[in-house]
This record gives sequence, structure tokens and C-alpha cells, in this order.
Amino acid sequence: MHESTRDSIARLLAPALGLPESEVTELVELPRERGRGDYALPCFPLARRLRKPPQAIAAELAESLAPAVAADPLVARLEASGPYLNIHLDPATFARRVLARVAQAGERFGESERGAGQRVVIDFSSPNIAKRFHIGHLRSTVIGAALVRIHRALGYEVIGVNHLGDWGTQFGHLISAWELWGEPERLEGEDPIGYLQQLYVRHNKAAKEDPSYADRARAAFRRLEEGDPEARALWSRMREISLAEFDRIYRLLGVEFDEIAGESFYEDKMAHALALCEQRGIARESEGALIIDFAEHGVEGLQPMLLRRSDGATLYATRDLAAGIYRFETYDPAKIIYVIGAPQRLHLQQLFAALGLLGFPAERCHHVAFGHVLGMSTREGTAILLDEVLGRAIELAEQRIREGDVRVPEDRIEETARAVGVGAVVFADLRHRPIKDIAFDWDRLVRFEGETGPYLQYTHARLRAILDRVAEEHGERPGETEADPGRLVTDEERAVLMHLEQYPRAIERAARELEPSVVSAHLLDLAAAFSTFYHKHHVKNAPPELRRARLELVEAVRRVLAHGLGLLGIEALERM
RNA sequence: GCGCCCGUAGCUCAGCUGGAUAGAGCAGCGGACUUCUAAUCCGCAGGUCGAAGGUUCGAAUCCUUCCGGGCGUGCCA
Repeated sequence: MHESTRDSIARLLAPALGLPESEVTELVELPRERGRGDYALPCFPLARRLRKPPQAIAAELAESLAPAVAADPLVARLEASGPYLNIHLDPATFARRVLARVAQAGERFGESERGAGQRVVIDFSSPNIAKRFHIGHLRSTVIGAALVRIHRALGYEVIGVNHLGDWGTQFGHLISAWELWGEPERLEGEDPIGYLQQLYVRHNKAAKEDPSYADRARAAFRRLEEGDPEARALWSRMREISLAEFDRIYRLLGVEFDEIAGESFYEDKMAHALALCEQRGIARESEGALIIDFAEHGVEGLQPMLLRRSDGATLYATRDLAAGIYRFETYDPAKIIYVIGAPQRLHLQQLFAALGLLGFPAERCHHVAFGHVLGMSTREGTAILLDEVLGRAIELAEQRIREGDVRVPEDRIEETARAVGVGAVVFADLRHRPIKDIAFDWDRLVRFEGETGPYLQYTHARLRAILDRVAEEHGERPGETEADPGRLVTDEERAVLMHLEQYPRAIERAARELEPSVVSAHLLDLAAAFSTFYHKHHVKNAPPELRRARLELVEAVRRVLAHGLGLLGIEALERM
């Protein structure tokens, strides 16, 4: 097993510093600027501990370690540059080690077992029944799905949960609306969800003008909660219709769940939750409703959480609390991750605080908050449907494929266009940190140039093309020749190798920070480094020894790109 | 009012637990396809990192205040 470059460097430096290797590993960094070395050790943090100026530490290290360096195959030379110790690697040894590690890991380079034995529950997507899937839902869906895959890659046992919005007063509105205006035949028509949504909007609007509609809605929801057969049947029907529609979109996005446990799933678990609150004495009556007043229990700065309305009906918060308790009791997870919009931050803080008061390890709960998509509202009917966006992207992708040299066989154009269109939309979301609000922008979502999903897919297709051409002309395939990666010593090759080596760290950081964008950014850097290499150097026409070495490099990049795209939920294409 | 989030190039964003001269993409300008896919690459231009203080050997990064924008704030989800 080859250790990482960082560990090798730490092993070399640690004795001279009198520090444990693990600590030194954390101090070693990548210099911002090339030409200053491959790695660097800033000596500032050591200055106080060693009671010497950082410049002196750097200089002394460079000198005292000279004999060790001379014997070290990987580190070629140390150079003190002011307060920094710059570490220059032997390019050939470095290249051999990196490619050996990738080859050894096979298709799974970047994965590890560091999460083995730990469970993670990820609550994501969670659309509302009877409402169409709009681009606002895309965020939770793709971020959550990526976090599921990233954690699995690190060995965690992940339970991806779709916490469907299939319960609550909104169904009171729907049931009441159906009873007043429902036209059964329209549920068989083209767009049944759209129709249900219209009914909801109409009833909601009516309720704003005339309180009697609001009363009807509340009463209808009460009936639903009490198990009224007609209300139940109607609810069940709406739920099925919606799920069928959502499934279509999930298939297109390649998203799967381990558990579809919507809010209704916790219907019979709310009593347990409320009983637990009572038992612990954290809930009390207030103005006829049941609340948790956090201030009374030593939690400052949080508004009270409402658990039961004065009319006895339960609330979203009640179901979320029941869900949280259920998850802790059922799974004993190391993390529970909620991928939910930033506007719900307060609600989740209340939820986490309540779980903490109940004695659960609330610090394991994390809210991955994303900004909302500006200028959209289901109620106002200004929402842009995910279907429209994906449809448009796929259409444009097909146009683009058919332009110029068509490299995709006719019978694969459709699925390629789908992969490119979806890749563009998915990556547009995953390439940024999610917290910022985003203004909806057609242009940006369906772009194929620059830092986009299709750019990564295109790079992958080019890598594949190189492998194919070399196989055709020379009969050589990666892993099947006597190749010496030690020949990969140009700046461009070294840059690619550096990015390859960093890939496992990117996955770890993405999991630690709950940021799929770390993986996205890394893939963009790798693809850019490779593209630069690609334009400057040749693989197929290089001298045989070099060609075989480069073939291994190409395959390594291809694997990492394919693997990373897989984590993000984007298909790696053979041709485009 | 109070709380939370955001503010980096014309636009969209990176910048890891503070570390060397703040980086990409898009848009603009100029180049590179008889050679492995030009959905690419190379170059130029573009920034008082919202403002002011503070901590530090060192601040886009940490603290305080202010400004601007967004969201939330007891019977919606």
C-alpha cells in the first residue's frame, strides 16, 4: 500500500520537529503558487512552540534534513524561502506513486472505509403532494442525493429519506376544494397534479377572502386525521398520482430513496412524541395550544415551538419532532442531515433544541440550508417547473450534438442529449455552495460551455476517445502494458497528477462540510488541468514509452472524472 | 423591533481549520483545428475583497459596530 505524498512528507519532517506525524500532516499545505515547490510547510505556527523565528526554523529544517532528503526517493529537495519550507518532489517518483495508488484502487479511487459502522440519515427532496415539482425542489433533491453518494463512498451506511409533504392543513384545503368543485375526470387527464394544484390555489385564495373556507379546510383536515374514510380515500388517491409523477423526475435525475416516509408516516408516532415531551416536562399549555417554551428550559434565544394547535390538530413541527425521535430510536445515526431551504432555519433550530431537551444527541443533527430561488411561488403560480427546465436543456443538447461532426451514433443521440441536458442542470446547482439565494436564470441553467456539467462530460468523452484511438492504432490498453509513469515529468503532467492525488481529500472534505460543491470544484480543476495537458502534449503520437505512460495517466483521469460525476449524479459519457 | 443568512472583477462564483503577489468561468478583445472531439485551449484586460475600527508577526478569512440585500419571527409547511 502506498501512502499519500502528504504522509510521506510528514514522516520525513516529523522527527526533526519533534511532533507527531499526524500533526505535521495537517500543517503541510499546497502552495498557492506554482514554482515555489510542490508542497510547503509554513513555519509560523511552529515559531512559538520552538521559540525560534519562523525563518530560522525553515532554514534549519532545510539544512538538518538534507541527509534524510538525500536518501528519500520522493522528496528531491527542501528549500527555505523566508518563513516557508518549500518541498520539491522528485517528479518521477511522485508520478509512479500517484498512478500506483489510483491503479490499486481501481474504479474506487477516492473511496474509503472511514465511515464504516456509522449510520447517516439524510432527509432530502421532500416535495409536497399535489404540487408540481418546480426548480426550487431541484436543490434539495440533487444536493441530498449527492450527499448520500458521498457518504456511501466513505463507507457510511446511509438511509436516504424522502420526507414527503403529504400531511397537514394543505390537505384540508384540497379535500374541501375537491368537495366543492372537484371534477373526477380531470384526475385522468394530462396533468392531474396541475389540476390539484389549481384546486389548492383556488381554495387558498378563497380562504384569504372568506374565513369560512379556512374553517372548512381545518375541519376537512380534522376529518382526515380522524380517519374519515372518504377523506382518506381522496388523500390516498392524490398521493399516488403525485408519487407517480415524482418518480418520473427522480428516474430522470437518477435519484433513489431508501425510505419514502412522508409526514403521514409519522401520524401514529406523534402521540409517542407528545407523551415523551410530557414525561420530560418540557411542553405546556399556552392559549389552548401545546408549546415548548425553550427559555423555561435554559435554551436562550429561541422562540417557542408549537406542537399542537388550540383545536387539537397537529402541526408540521409535531411530525418533524416525531420523525426525529423515530430516527434516533430506530437508527441510532451518527448524523442526521436535513437538506431543507434556509427559510426553515428557525424551525430546525427549534426541532434540534427540542430533541436535545428530550435527551437525544441533537449535536448530530445538521441543517444543510440552501437559499431559495427568487421570484417563484407555488401559490402565485409563478413557479418554473423542473420539467420545463430539463426539457429545454435536453432539447438544446440534442441540437448541439447534431451540429458539426456528429460523433454520437443515431440510436444513442436521444439518451446522450438527456444525459447532457440533465448534467447541465444538475451541475449548475451543485457547483456552488448552496446557501446563497439564486435568481432563476434560463441562460445559466442550460449552458454547456465553461464550468459546466457538459464540460466535464466532454472531457470524459475525449479521454475515452484517446483510449480508443491508442487501442486501435497500437493495440495498447491501460494496465496491460509495461508502462513507467516515471516519464510523466512535465509541468502539465505534474499538475494533473497533483489533482488526481487530491481527489480523496476532496470527497472527505465534501462529507465533512456537507458541501457537494467541493467535489464539483475539484473535478473542474482536474478537467482543466487535463485539458491544458491535452492541448500541449500528445498521447497517441508520442514515443512508445511515453505513450504507454500517458495512457495510464489518461485512464486515471478518466476514472476519477467518471467516479466524481457519479457522486454528483451526472452520467459520464463515452461520446458526445 | 428582534434573530439568522448573504455582500470578493461588468455578471455568476472559488478562496479549506487566518499564511507567500486574491483565483476561475461567462461577457469583452486578440490568438490556436492537414495531428487523440474547438462543448476545447492560450493570451490581454478587468478587484480600495460592502465600510470603519480591533485582534495578530500576518486578515477576504476571526471579533465589534455600521451600511445594503434576503429570509424568519405562536396556532402554514
